[in-house]
Amino acid sequence: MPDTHESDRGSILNPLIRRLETRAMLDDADRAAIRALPMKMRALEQHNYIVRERDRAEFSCVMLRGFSMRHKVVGTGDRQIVAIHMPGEIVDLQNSLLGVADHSVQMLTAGRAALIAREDIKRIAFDRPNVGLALWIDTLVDASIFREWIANVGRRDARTRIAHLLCEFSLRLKLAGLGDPTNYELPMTQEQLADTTGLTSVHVNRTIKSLEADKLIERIGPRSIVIGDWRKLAETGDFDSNYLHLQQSELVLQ
Amino acid sequence: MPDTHESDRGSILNPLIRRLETRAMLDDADRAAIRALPMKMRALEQHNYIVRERDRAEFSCVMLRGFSMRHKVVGTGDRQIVAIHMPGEIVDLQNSLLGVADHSVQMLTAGRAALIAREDIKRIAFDRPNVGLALWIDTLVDASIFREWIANVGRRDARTRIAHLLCEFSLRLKLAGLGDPTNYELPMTQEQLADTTGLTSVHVNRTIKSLEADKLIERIGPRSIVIGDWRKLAETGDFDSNYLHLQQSELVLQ
DNA sequence: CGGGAGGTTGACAATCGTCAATCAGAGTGG
DNA sequence: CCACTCTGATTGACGATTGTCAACCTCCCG
Repeated sequence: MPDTHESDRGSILNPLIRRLETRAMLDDADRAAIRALPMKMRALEQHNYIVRERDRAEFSCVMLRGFSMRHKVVGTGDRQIVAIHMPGEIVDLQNSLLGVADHSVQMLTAGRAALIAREDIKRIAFDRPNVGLALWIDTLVDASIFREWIANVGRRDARTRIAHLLCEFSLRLKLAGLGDPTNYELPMTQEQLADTTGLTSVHVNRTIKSLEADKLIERIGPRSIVIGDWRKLAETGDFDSNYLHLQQSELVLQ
Repeated sequence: MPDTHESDRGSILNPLIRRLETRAMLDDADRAAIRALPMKMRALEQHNYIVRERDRAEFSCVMLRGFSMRHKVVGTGDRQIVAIHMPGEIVDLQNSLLGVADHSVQMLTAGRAALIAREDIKRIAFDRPNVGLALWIDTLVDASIFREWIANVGRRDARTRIAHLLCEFSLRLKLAGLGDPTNYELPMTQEQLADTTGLTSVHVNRTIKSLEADKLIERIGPRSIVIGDWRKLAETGDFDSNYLHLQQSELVLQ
């Protein structure tokens, strides 16, 4: 189901470029090379799968609009969400470079993505070292978030876990240039939050209500989160943004 | 505390080469370039830190002998181990490329490592695309293991979690060419196992004894694990090696 | 022989899960 | 406009996996 709106093809990858520029210094030629990448546009419905576990993924995928998640299913049938992705992020570099997918990627909301063939990713990464370094660092930051999530799920109680996640979202949305970090739309059901934090939806519900009762957050619409007291929420969530690596020291390839 | 045994300098990185060759095809020039990397040898005592959280890491580190772990400390003071590393593995590419360490790396046993400067890693990665791809894929496999650990800690019960970890060790040791995968030395205390699985040492103790009572494993020496029934252990541990990406499909850079 | 680290065990506590009912809101067709 | 339906949120009662505390044991090593 390829999209028709390919008119502004040159600027369509701007969210990606914006993101990669936070990872490494790019020059005009780098940006041009990214814009020139062959790609297929794809419109995605809510719940659409981008890749399924055990698929052979041939494409990487840049989220242009909408949110997606990576998840795994364990033997009991329970699900664990291992990552959430926002516009501008590259989903599935992992699965595509690794050959066989070790997890599924599925849309949380409707959206739009650009598919880029694995070979083209490899080519640009090694033809243009700045881009390659940015991509590499991006995957390393992903990995850093995975590590934090292991600690979150392994060593924090429910309240702390959820507060931590809410803080992470807030910051990452800000980073992605998506709206007010203290008042955002969280495109997840409580069951999905449960699958993210290793809890049950019932317990997530109780915990969120307790955060709300303590005025750390407010909920207006169905899924909109207003952070009432960022400092207290961050403290409750044992949140320290270091692991997001918001500023690197040595971005330039020498 | 640099080591003195630098005589066989050419072959000392063989464990690394061996490992990278499972990630991407290397030619003679690639191997020679790896062997020619400037490095500092370092002897490490048990419990020595290689990097501490928040340090500015300037070096990556190839484990040549011994085991190490990555860990994080949460607000309550509890610790979460997020990875275990074996000889041949590259520790701390992450921290070194990312600038500021988001976690600590510490020796589980005494050992020996080669330190390679960040800039030299970057250089070889982009001068020799095969090596670069192998390094990149290696970090992606690390990330895949992180994802599995999130699922392990988030969605499996204690018995399954521990069985899973024991299976993972077994396979990774075999991969690294270290002894019999059904009869190996696990260089961790039960408290460290607890910090790995998000449990307490007391519960780890009980769970291990229960696995032993069911003849899934046997313990001979202080930390030697004998897998009595691999099939049953893997089943109990909900273990599927897919996430280790033992064979890639497209290893050659085109 | 003494000290220390790590392993083992029991009694009890608590965080979190299970089950199940009810409620709220959005979309749909008549 | 109003039943109807479906998904998701909310709540209560109860259960259980896992944690806490504390004692004791075992082995290694100086």
